[in-house]
Amino acid sequence: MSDLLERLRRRGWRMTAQRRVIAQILDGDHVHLTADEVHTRAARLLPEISRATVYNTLGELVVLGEVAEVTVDGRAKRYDPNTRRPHHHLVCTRCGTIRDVHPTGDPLTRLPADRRLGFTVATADIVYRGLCPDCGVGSTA
Amino acid sequence: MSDLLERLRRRGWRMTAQRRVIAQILDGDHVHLTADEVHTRAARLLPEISRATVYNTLGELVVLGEVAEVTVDGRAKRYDPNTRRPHHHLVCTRCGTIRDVHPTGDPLTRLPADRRLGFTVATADIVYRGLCPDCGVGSTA
DNA sequence: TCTTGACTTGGACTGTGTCCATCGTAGGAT
DNA sequence: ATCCTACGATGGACACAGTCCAAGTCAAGA
Repeated sequence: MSDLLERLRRRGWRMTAQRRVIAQILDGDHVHLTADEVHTRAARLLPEISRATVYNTLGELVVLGEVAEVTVDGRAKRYDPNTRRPHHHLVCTRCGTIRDVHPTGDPLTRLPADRRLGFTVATADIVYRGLCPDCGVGSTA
Repeated sequence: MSDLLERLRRRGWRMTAQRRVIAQILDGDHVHLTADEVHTRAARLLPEISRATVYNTLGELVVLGEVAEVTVDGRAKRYDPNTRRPHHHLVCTRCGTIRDVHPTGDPLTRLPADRRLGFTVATADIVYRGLCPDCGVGSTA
């Protein structure tokens, strides 16, 4: 993800200050931000940036495949810049922390053709839920 | 799910007309309804039923484990009365149809302890995405 | 039948996201 | 270096999903 700006420029993106800021934020290791969190961080660097621009830009990045939308609950969508290698998500049911995980094997092999109900299946997203180390057994926090 | 009313009564639920109607709707084979769809159907039988009651009742049914919340996109949560046997979901990326599927094996075994990042993992939800038979290759619908 | 606390109601409110008319500007053309 | 213009940004209204609350209603036990 580290040459995101360069890749976007090659795709013909007009390089505005707003897009640069948003790309920088996603390029950091701040993963799984909501659109609102991206907006808050962006506004620290560019105070007048609008929510609409953040939504537009995130939407475009998703279409380009540069970031992935993650929906782990009914709340705000989260934006995951780690599209380099496939992964799934581990969510703490207590504090909401989200981490990337890499299960063994390919989940699609677990769904043979005769169980696909005639669908042409393209992807599988897995959300594992449980307690993170901080919230686990014995925690009173 | 067919003795839902009976099970609820045994759990000490006060049996109101509203709760009866909602339980009946979920008891049918109308799976994966949104809260709003439940409200619409309920209002056909009980015109004055309020949205708040539908939300309250669905929430209670989720806590009791009688229905499961399913979030496949960022839109409205869906309520799945099939909690009898574990299953996952297959979503058509074109028309939005949702079907229950039963992959082979247990997805938790694909995440060995050394990949759990210290989490105590309890559940795994898989969302498979693709095209349903009606929307598949060759379809112009 | 009476009583009471659990349940329901409707409306206000919040959070998340979209839309749109208008304004501004990046970047190619000159 | 300057001009043009189409693409992008803005902000405010709007839509949708869900929550909250004070007041009224009623199921079910006494």
